[in-house]
Formats: sequence, C-alpha cells, structure tokens
Amino acid sequence: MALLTKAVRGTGDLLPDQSYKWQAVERLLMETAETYGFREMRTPVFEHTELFQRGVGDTTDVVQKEMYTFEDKGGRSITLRPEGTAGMARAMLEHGLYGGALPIKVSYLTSCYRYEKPQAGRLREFHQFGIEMFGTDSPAADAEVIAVGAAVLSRLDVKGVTLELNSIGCPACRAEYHKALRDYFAAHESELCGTCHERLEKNPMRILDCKSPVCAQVAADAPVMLDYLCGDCKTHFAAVQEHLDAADIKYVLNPRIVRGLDYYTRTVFEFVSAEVGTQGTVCGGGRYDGLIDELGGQHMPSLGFAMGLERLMMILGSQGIELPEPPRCLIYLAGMGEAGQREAFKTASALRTEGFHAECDVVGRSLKAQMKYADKIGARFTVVLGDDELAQQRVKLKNMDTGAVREVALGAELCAALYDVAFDDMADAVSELPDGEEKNLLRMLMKEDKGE
RNA sequence: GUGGGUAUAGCUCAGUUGGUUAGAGCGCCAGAUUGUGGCUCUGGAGGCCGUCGGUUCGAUUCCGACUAUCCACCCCA
Repeated sequence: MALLTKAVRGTGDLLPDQSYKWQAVERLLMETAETYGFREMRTPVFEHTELFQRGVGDTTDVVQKEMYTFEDKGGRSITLRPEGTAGMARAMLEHGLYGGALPIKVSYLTSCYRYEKPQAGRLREFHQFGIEMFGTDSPAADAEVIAVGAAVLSRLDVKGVTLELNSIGCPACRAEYHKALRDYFAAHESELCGTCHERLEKNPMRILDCKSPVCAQVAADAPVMLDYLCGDCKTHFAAVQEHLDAADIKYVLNPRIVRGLDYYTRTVFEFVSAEVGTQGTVCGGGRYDGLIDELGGQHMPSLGFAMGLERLMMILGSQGIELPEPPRCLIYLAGMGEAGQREAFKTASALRTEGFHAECDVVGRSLKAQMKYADKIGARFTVVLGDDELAQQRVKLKNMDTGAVREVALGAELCAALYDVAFDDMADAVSELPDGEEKNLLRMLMKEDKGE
C-alpha cells in the first residue's frame, strides 16, 4: 500500500522547518505588491474548462496536453487552474470591478496544476505569486508591473537574475512578422530539426527559442520582431524602455522571448536565473490586451506577471539567503509526579494565555527525558516542578543556553521574568537592524496601529 | 509525450564475484545509585534490499517489465 504513504507524482509537502521561510517570503511578496497598490484577490482552484480554452488558448501546449480536466457530478467540465490570470480576469468581469476606479490592480498567491513530467523547478502542483493590472494601455503600466517584479527580487536580495524584455507586437504587426518569419525558415526548412518542422506551421516564433545548435544558427539571422512592429507598438515599446531607464531598472532586450500562452501581446518579459536547473525563468509576464475581449468583456488592455515560488525558493536556497527559522520554545515546564505534572500543565496554560510559547510533557516521561526533550526542541528556559517547588511556590528558572539558574516565585514573578526576556529580544532585534531598516520597523508599527 | 541516471533502516550510504540470522553513521526510544539537557558509554526498536515476473537447487544480487525518483528535451512559472 505504498500509495497510502506516497504523495502523488509531481506534488510535494511543505514541512514545518520550511514553512516559516515560505511564510516570510510570501509576506514580503504581498507587502511589496501592496506598496504599489495591488490588493489580494482569491479565486477558486477550479474553473469551467472553457475559461482556460478561451483565455489561455486552444492551441497552446498548456491547454492541449497539460490540464487536469474532469467532469463533476453535475456533468460540467471542470479544470484545475493551470495558471492564475484567466481566473483573475473572470472574477474581475463577473463582479464588475471595471465599474470602479481604473486600473484594477490585484495580487495573488495560488497553487497551479499542470500535468507535466516533473524535473528541477517543475512540478505538477506548483505555486505562483502574481499581479494583474486591468484597464490601461499606457507604457507606464508596463513599467510599473515590471518594477514590482524587480522590487521583490531586490528586497529579497536575490543576485544574478536578469530582466529580459521583448515586444511581440499586436495581432496586426505580428501577422506580418509571422509571414516574414515563415518565409525565412521555409527557405531553410531542410536544416531545421524535427520539432521545428512542426513549429513552422503552428508557431514559427518558437523556432527562435529552439536549443538545437543547428536551428539556433539558422535562427540567428532570422527576421526580428522588433523590426516589424507597427508604429503604435513601436512607440509603446520605446516608452516602456524609457520608463524603465528612468526608474533605473536594468534589462536586456531579448528578441527570442516568446510566451507560450496565446493571450500575450506587445510587451513580454522574463526574470531569468541560472540557478533553477534549466528552468531558469523565475518570473514571466507581459501584456494581454485582447484577453478581456476574448472572455466577452469590453475592451480592456491589461497586463501582469507570475512568479514561480518553488523556483524562487530554490534560488534563495542556493544563494544562502537567510530566512526565518521556526520559533523556539521559550520555556519548558518539567513536571515530577502527578501533582508536579498537573502544575506544569496549569502553569504552561497560564503562560500561553500571556502569549508565551510554553510547553510541558504530554508523553509521561521521566524528568531526565523531559530535560532531553526540552533541549531537543530548543527550549530557551526550563523549570522543574516537583514536590519542593510546589511546597515553596518557588522555581529555578534555568537558561538552557548558558546554564545559568535564577530563582523566582511561581506566578507573577515567573511571568515578569519572561517579559524581561521578550523585551531584551526586541531590543536586540532593533539594535541588529541594518541601516535604514528602522524605517521598516516603524512602518510595521504604523500598520499595527491602524489595525487596532 | 521522448531520452539518460538511480531505487538497501526515518535520513546519508556500505555490502553480497548468487548461498543460512543484511550492515555503518546520524536520528529515535531507554538505561549508566533514587530531582535536571548538551559530551561519553551501554542496550533497544526499526528493512518483504521499490513492485511483479523470468533464469537458477537457491535472487536483495543476474535478466525483463512496471512504478517511483532525479536530470535533460518539450513546455512554462
């Protein structure tokens, strides 16, 4: 019955010692997006299959061979979302958000599902952070969305990620370009690899991306999309670059960036790292000016990006970027004998009500074994509760890091001692902040004030 | 969907040129004079040697298929 104890292929579990790192990263991502005005929106894991067929595109690999599609008991064709944008667009339309202030700026953290063969940086269930901006065709919007991507990577202190930028034009100029590209490759057809022969008909732009050395050589002299952009697309793309330059966001033009989702138009971009195996794209996105029309809405030029969290975590891991460890137990209360065990439980409960991380024995172990356990879970302080302590209502508070012991009375005095520790921790944390971080702390406190 | 590597304890891995009871380190549990963790010592639990089939007197070992896993193609985040 291996099935019982084995996660489904291409899926994984997030264990307690990792979850704190993910929480910290997710918080940073959402908070950064929030400073740019993007607010969280949540949509269902599954949607009508048709949404993805129309939105992502019938001819794409994602729709044709990678979707988890099934029929529900009501006879509906349902699909687990393979990406985040289509659902966000659907929800925006369904609830008429376009009736409010434009543009609409939303962010999300979601799981996505694609039936692919797993490899480094690619899973069947994976997680994305993303943002969408609906209802503007201004190049400033392109720059703002890209800036969010750049900002999170820089706030995470990620190194070695390059922003690659391209424009794939509007349907009109892209058609022209496709024709030129097809003509060019048709002339070199005999030299192309097998898969590229198929691409010639279906999507010639993909040939530009082929890893085969021969195709790459042929592609080197192929016509470039940027030369075929129509007037509007050309000025748009130039303006995007001006905005990025003004914000000092570094990028390289890569005419070979092609997105595999049909909805993309004009600006497309990727943040690429060399540390995710060959799946180097941590973040990819662009404009999708035709998507909302395609879903039956009024014309609403829009854009967004998605970031692969597993890939991002791989990069953070390989660069040794420090992320929070699980919190340590503050105090472990070891009880001896029935009365002592009861008192340990009672005291632990009281301390927990005060907000302290306190633990006591729930196994029935000897004192020695309880101390070992306290050490193993990294408890910072221990207290033994036996007959003597109960009689005198005083305990020895032991610092497990230094071995120092200090006697305090049970109750308020013990509690006060722990508050002292908490205050010292806070003071330490503040004094260790790098220059400039005090502002972040202040911002955090401001936020809590607002919440009160 | 295609190709290559791998599969022995919770983890990292030895090993058997095919032969009774399959090993180490780490981890886990317990003990080393009765009320105090880390270090040390002792003991213990824990493996259908991935699954199914074939060859053989005999397979964890050789062969095949399958499955899983890692990596690459494809595609994408």
